[in-house]
Amino acid sequence: MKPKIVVIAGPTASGKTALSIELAKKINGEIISSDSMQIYKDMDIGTAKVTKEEACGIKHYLVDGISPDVRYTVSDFKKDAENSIEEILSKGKVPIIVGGTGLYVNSLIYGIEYQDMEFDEEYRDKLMKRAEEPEELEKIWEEANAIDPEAMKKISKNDKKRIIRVLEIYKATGKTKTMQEFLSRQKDLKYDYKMFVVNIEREKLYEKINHRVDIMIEGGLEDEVKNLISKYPEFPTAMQGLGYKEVVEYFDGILTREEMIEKIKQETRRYAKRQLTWFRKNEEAIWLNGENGTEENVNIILKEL
RNA sequence: GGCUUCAUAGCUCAGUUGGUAGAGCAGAGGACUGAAAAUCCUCGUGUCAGUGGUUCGAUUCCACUUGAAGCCA
Repeated sequence: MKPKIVVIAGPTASGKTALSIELAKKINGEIISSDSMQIYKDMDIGTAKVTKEEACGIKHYLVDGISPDVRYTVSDFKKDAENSIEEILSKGKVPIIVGGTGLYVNSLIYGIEYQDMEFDEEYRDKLMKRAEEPEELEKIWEEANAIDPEAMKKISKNDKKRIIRVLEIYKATGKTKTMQEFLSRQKDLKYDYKMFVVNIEREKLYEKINHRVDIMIEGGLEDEVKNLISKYPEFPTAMQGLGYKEVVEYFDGILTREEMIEKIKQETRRYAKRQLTWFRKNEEAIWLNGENGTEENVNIILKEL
């Protein structure tokens, strides 16, 4: 029998945190975050990280451990998450994966195996610079298409990041992306994942998001960003975080404060929509109404386990 | 009270020399295998304010009504 693992996904502000903590108390569980931004240190307010009080003593993994000037990726997450799973299981407890990053969640539940691969920053920078020119971007697409036409069928001619990735994989490994993806799905799943998605009626979700952004601003998001900028020299990915880049634009005078707040709200709403697209695709997922009482949802989960 | 201008998609506005209309934003749906809170793709029918009139035909012209803005009292 494979060990049972609970996964709780859902858009931001749907109530994942509270639910997961209540569940952890009930089933002797510990929580592994599958959130690409909460993993970074010194980014608490903008990522709505669990506070000590909220956590109620439930141990959280993959929250806070990484410095924002580090390039953390899905493959790092996959490795770290599985180590955490083993650690929790070895204590006789139940791992609960909680977070809204679809790519991260899928790397676990579909058991994607990432092979060792060097990251070539120079090569990426070079390609990125070229890609800024429309004609060059087209050439880059053609280069990628010559290597891996199968993969390029699904990649838009404007999708710089994905076009470049095809070339990066080939340069680093000598294999095509299509080949890599085939190899990544060779092994059987080690665990029995039970996936739950928390959601709320769209209009109400958006209200909650707007309200949450107001609270972040009141809670000192601007100071948090100021501190981050002064503390770290660079942010390979951390500054992509919602709320962070907008505050920087405000500091740079590109946005007024009012515009900055509105933009964070709007981008967060759009993000929530994209998250839902991701989770809807999972046919085994069991959907929970975030407006139910926490206890009610915990009971639904318990029945399914 | 008088005069002028305006009234078109949730919002801001184009437009139709009379043949029932289209952009941006908002919004919706989707894709996603090492940047993923990133990146990318697709989607525009609305009593053209209301009521009459002219006309084969009116959102377009005319009259009145209503509402908004401005000017004069």
